[in-house]
Amino acid sequence: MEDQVKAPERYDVSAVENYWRKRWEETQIYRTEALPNKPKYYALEQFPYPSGHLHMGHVRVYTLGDVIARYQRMTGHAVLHPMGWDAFGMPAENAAIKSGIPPKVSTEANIAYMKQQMQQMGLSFDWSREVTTCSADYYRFTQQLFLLFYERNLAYQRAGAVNWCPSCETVLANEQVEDGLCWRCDSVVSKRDLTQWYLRITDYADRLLEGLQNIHWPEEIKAQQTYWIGRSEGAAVEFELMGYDERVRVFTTRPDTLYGATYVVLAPEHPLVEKLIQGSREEAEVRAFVERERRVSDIERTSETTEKRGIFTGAFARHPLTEEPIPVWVANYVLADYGTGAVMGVPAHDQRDYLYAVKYQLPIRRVVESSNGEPTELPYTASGVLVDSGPFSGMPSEEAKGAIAEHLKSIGLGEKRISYRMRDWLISRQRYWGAPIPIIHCPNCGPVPVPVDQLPVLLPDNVTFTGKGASPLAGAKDWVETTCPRCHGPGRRETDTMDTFIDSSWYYLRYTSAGDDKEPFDRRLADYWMPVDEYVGGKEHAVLHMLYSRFFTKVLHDAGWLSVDEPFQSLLVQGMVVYGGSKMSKSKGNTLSPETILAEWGADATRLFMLFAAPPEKDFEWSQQGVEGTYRFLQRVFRLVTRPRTSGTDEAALETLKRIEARTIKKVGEDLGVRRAFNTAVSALMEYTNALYQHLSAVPAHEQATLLETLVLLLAPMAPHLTEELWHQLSHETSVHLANWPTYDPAWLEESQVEIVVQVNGKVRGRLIVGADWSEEAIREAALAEDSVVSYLEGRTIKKVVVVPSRLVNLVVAG
RNA sequence: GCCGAAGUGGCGGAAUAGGCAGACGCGCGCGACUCAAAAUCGCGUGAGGCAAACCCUCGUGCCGGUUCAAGUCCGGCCUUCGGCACCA
Repeated sequence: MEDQVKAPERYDVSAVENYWRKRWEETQIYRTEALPNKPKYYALEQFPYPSGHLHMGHVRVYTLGDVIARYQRMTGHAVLHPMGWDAFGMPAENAAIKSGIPPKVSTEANIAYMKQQMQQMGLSFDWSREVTTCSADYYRFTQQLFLLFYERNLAYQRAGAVNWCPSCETVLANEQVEDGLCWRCDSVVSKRDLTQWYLRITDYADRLLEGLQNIHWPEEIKAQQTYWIGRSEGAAVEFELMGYDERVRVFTTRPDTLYGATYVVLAPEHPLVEKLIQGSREEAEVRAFVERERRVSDIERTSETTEKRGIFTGAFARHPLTEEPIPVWVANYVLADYGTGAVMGVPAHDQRDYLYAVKYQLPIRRVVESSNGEPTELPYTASGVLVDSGPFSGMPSEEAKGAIAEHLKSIGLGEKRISYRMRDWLISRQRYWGAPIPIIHCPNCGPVPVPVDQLPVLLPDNVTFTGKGASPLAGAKDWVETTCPRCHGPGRRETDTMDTFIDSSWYYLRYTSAGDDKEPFDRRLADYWMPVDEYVGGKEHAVLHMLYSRFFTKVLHDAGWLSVDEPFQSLLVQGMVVYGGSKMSKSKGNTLSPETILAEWGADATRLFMLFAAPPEKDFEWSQQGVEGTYRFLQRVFRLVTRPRTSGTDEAALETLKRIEARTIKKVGEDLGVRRAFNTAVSALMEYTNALYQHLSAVPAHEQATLLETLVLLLAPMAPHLTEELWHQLSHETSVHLANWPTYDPAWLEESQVEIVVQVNGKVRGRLIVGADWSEEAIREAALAEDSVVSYLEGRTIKKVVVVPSRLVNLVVAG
């Protein structure tokens, strides 16, 4: 091999890349020990769903993660850099409905193909830790974790209205409904009343919020999670229902406006509605209204532009402070599953209540004025000073919030209360291709968990995929019918499977202990490797996978399974790959296949271009001419290293090269290790290469070799194949990827002479070479004597001289 | 509407702690090599002004401010993209 490519004009990309890939596989150079005696680094990229082919977005994420992993390896870390497959999910099941090919078969074929594609990219994964979520030796532990949640009262069954996707024929979690549409297939989501399994993520709302403060994540993602959790502080207020032995509980963030409450509104689904209308004059009318509103889709229900509609129930509630009777209404603008499903109407100080009160001619009572006494229009939603509020009149809003809540508490009609937007996580799915929920329903004992030693609950093979109705598992009769583990009577297995987001909520832990057949992960190993130091992925999972994984980690921490309680210390959210100005899609016909591109340019040029063309977090536009540029650059590097050249003894040239070498080592190290600015790392290497082209033949041969080795080492994380080839051509026997990152003598960074700029009133008027050790005084003298500056000073007086050492002198003159 | 991010040459982008705006690359132009082309190598390339320059003016979405000095900081807008959207 080495002989074959001694010094041709261009190097044979595919021959070199194939050769080295094979060698790396044979020698397993990326294999990580279980507990190495070295500082650790865990580099992770989101594992893909095995759809069949990688797309350009995958190529980008894995390139970014691979560069980080390789850099950390060269700087002396034990690096965990694993890959796996998020292999349960609907596409495989849908394909089975169409083609009859079992999900397991198509998934395995897809994995094999995509794995081969990843290998073609030259990614430094430790494949011995490969994890596949649909294999029984993974999902048995997914089931075990479910049982842990169940044991800790964090998994429960509840009946209620749930999101239903008619096309996927399954329910969805709130996080999986986007804009009223199914996140996967964009169908309009409707409501169904079903008994389903939930995970109690709301118990962790505050912890999930607080945890964001100590992790290095983009603001954008933190903001999205914060918003999603939606913590709001306020008060619960109770209104006694006149003529009933019942109370309506409302939640408000503005207890200070309580004196302005002129009515109470219930959501159409509120359980009290039925009680209040039974036998009343309004019964038929209200019931018709409720029926109608319940049929309206969620998108329409919750749109701000939907007209507010409501109806009087005929009942009255007693105002807790004034004791006046106020009417109880039912209206479409109150959400059943937020707060208490009921609100107090304060038209003077709430936009929605105001519109509603005007429409239905309900009284509007102002109880807050601006603090500066200026007149304000209604509705006045800002804070201010209370008026007409009994003993609280004159009190500033902020103070009154607490005071009124406390007063309510003293009379037993309310208290301070915190409410969250986030709901519990609905995890049941009426689908086949997921981990079965390990529960047996027993007529005597109720739901009984399958004992851990009986896991896994294997997916049955004998099912038919019709895509209609309930879970396909329900049709596997001999699978469903089983024995209750508690009373040994007949029992029926739960036929729903778990949301596949559960599989991906703990896979990063499994990598630390892949192959362990006793437990999901070994605490010692997980504690050594966790947290993930850099997690690379797309922003589409900002509140799905990223929130669920944090929740899982916190629960496992609390259960004593794990020391960390945040999984991902730092998050790198990469932008999209676009082509022809927009996101690639089949319908637009602007798709690019990694197969074609890798074949045409090779892995190194493709990788390098992705790194060079844009910072990782920005969208990146694929460009044919652009990749040609990085391809040319790699050819240029190849020629530089392999071409025979003369040598010389030019001291000045050597100094120039040593200086730029030191600067480049520092720059590339910072860019790859700290700043994640791969684009500027590439440009620094281009500059270094340009300098070597200019001066290399003027320096001694042994210096040439060192300077070239530096180039090869610095480029190695980004272009692994070419650099491996060149490293061997530079007479090294071992892999460049196991070599040490180059160091530099800081003395080379110190210049003895520096050029500084002389400004007059902030405008550049001249340049000056000064010694690095010159005093400010000396620099000032030299600047004032500078020829190009003198003419600007004639007839003017110098008011001030600003000297910034080794940068500039600014002469401030007047006249 | 609320939250977040971003606006810099023909294009992708750089400027990391307020200090020479436009690094690096693409494209384009000119030249060398060549019978020729490709490849390669060299030079030039923000706009405008001038006979010309190494000179002058303008220039980082817009308006204003702070500062000796602003792409960068502050105030007010505009535009684009993303998230959330009757959450009481």
